[in-house]
Amino acid sequence: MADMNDIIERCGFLCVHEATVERVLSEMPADEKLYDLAELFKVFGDSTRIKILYALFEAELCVCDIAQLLGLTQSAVSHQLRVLKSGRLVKPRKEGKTVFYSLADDHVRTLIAQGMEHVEE
Amino acid sequence: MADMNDIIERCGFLCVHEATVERVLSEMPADEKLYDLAELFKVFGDSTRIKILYALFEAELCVCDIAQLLGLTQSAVSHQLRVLKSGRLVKPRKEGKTVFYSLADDHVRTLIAQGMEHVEE
DNA sequence: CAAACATATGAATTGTTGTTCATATGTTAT
DNA sequence: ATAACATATGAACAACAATTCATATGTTTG
Repeated sequence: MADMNDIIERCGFLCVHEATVERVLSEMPADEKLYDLAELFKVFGDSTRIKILYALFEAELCVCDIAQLLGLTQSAVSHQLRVLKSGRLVKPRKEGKTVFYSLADDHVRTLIAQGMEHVEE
Repeated sequence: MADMNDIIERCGFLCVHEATVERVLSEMPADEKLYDLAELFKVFGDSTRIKILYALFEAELCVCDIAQLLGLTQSAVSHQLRVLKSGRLVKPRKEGKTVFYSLADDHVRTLIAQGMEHVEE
């Protein structure tokens, strides 16, 4: 063990451009922020949830509305709304037994619009 | 079978706000577009890939650079670069045996910046 | 051409995620 | 209070995705 040098460690990284790597590393945001950012995009990264968000572009909708609109189970929709809610992308408004959902803020609109631009080009 | 009416079908969707649903449905983009959009966000929705993209904010980097920067295997990085490349988020530039990657266009920057805003508020 | 190197790829494995089914919670009306 | 209804939740299952390991491809150097 003591005799091992670090050739084995370096091996496979011989081509590294050290100066650049150092600089980039110093500019990187905290790991936690990057993790949160990935989590945010993950929420957008499902076609069911995108459909729900797009539907909410147009109007405030209750769970049943969304379920029928997309041809999904009430349960499936409810589960996905929970994900969207915990990502702060939608917000609920309770009225009697029904719960109406709407977009939480304008970031959602902007982000989706921006994404659509990339997809459409 | 012939005797069955559609009460069972309707059951569970009694609360639907039909007019709204109709309108929203007519405004929805094609399913395929929504699917593509979800696919795009899915690519952003992984912390390893977000880290790679953020690193490329600062500089053009080769596979080894990225691997060392993030403490990952060369193989893992290469696999993820393939995903990023097929989502048209990064582009390769070959120089001898090494391949340098950079951001494909400015949408990437904009989208990530927008996402970061949402996360940071 | 052979060896060293940078990157890419395929298969296997493990962890994650979306949907379904059954059921629970909470609200309105009779 | 009981029944009907809207939504939420938990467990189970199936599909998917990220990493690792082994190896292949393609490029440069001796």
